[in-house]
Amino acid sequence: MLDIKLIRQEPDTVRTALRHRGDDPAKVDRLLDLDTAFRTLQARIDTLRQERNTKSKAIGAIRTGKAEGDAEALQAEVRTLGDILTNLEAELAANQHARLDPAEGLLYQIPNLPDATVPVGQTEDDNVEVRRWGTPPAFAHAAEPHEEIGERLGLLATEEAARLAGSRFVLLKGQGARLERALLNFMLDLHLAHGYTEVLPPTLANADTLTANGNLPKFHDQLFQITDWPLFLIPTAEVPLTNMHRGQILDAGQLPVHLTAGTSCFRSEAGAAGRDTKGMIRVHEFRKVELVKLVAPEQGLEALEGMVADAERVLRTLGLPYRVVQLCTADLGFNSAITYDLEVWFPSQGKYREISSCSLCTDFQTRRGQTRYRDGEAIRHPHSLNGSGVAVGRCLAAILENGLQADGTVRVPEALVPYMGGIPVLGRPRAV
RNA sequence: GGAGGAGUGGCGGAGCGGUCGAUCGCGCCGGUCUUGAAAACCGGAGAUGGGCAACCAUCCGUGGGUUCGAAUCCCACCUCCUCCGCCA
Repeated sequence: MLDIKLIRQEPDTVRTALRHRGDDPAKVDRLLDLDTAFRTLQARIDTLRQERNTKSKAIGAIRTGKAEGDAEALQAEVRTLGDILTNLEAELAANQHARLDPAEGLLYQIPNLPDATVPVGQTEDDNVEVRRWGTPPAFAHAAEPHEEIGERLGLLATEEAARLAGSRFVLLKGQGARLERALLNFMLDLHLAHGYTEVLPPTLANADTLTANGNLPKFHDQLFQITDWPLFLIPTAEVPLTNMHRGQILDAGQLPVHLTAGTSCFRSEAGAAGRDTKGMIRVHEFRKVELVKLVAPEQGLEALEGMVADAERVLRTLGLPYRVVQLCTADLGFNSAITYDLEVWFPSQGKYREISSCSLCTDFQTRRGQTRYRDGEAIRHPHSLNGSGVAVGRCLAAILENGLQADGTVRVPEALVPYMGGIPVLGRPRAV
């Protein structure tokens, strides 16, 4: 959430940001009205409470013989004050709810301010390509969708997955299963070598955790919930990682925090019916290696560049062609101030598809989660960043498609060969 | 699942219902002393909200309740620990 003080001081900045995102700038004014009412009410309540406290203490002093006076009369006065306070406090609670309730509070409905450098746009078509790396393979043979390659080589068993769990699930077997495991280990090892600390968090999280991250209550329908338990399957390891220091005040020396985790991610994909119905692109459960940073605010932009580079390194080391896209204001996520997507080349689709999304969330998430650090005398909110480094399933799919050879086998990227027990090629050459 | 115990400031640990936001110790910060450091001594220091400020309010696991007044009493819940049982 945004700092209410910022909204008071620079309402126009916030209105403009909302407009650029295609959101309603009038939210600012409704919030400011509530805020003014809150401050008036709070001041009245504070004054009355002060009076009550003073008089109660006077009663105490009289009762213990330290002062003279009419305790009975004071008692009656305080009781009256108490009644007035009860009413005002109910009014205050209603105001608090309207402003600060995670589900309905107006403050929680205002998205993060886009960074000044973010291109203003109306739709995702206004996203800006930043750079390309590698060249899409020029096949003499036809491109083949990864799910067909996978089935053909016995790496992937869609029908079995459907029998076990339903549609939008993946079952990998043989070298396919091993390739997924190899990728996960390869990615984690790569990030460890560049200063990240590995974490293996629970893949279930409670409502508080998901609320702090902004997944609840707004995106409840995107989550799988455990029946009869107040727990949800995490949609990304970003959830547990950004919550690790929730409610804490860190020492400045503890920053920057660089975390990585390879976990399963679970998404209901509600509303995605009919899209990417085949293969491993859009499924209910997939592995992803996540990167999360907490840094001093001054380091935010630099840390984002570093994180994008860390994600790019995965694709470069695997030799997969990709491009980097900066999201425009309209496409930016609720929490994010700047986002770069990495899109990898899929030969069968003839286009780049998202495989990573790296965002600088400034102090938006850390304020919501009450994650702070001590900077000399001051207590500040660090900036949080999250990014995929990268989605394992989509990466596996990209390797199958981009590594497809004329004989129908798939070339294993050199960097993965050691993780595959020395196997350089998947599948047997098909008879010519 | 059964039986007990505990949740207080960075940590440890006090707190007859009435100046308790909270004694004290450790740790931390500043100062005196010292060439410098240590020791010793003196002083400072929680968080949140409102206010230009002085200051005021709120916070002792969470939520209710009793009371003129609750860290202290009552109820519910949560978490952690110990023992027993079960178990990858």
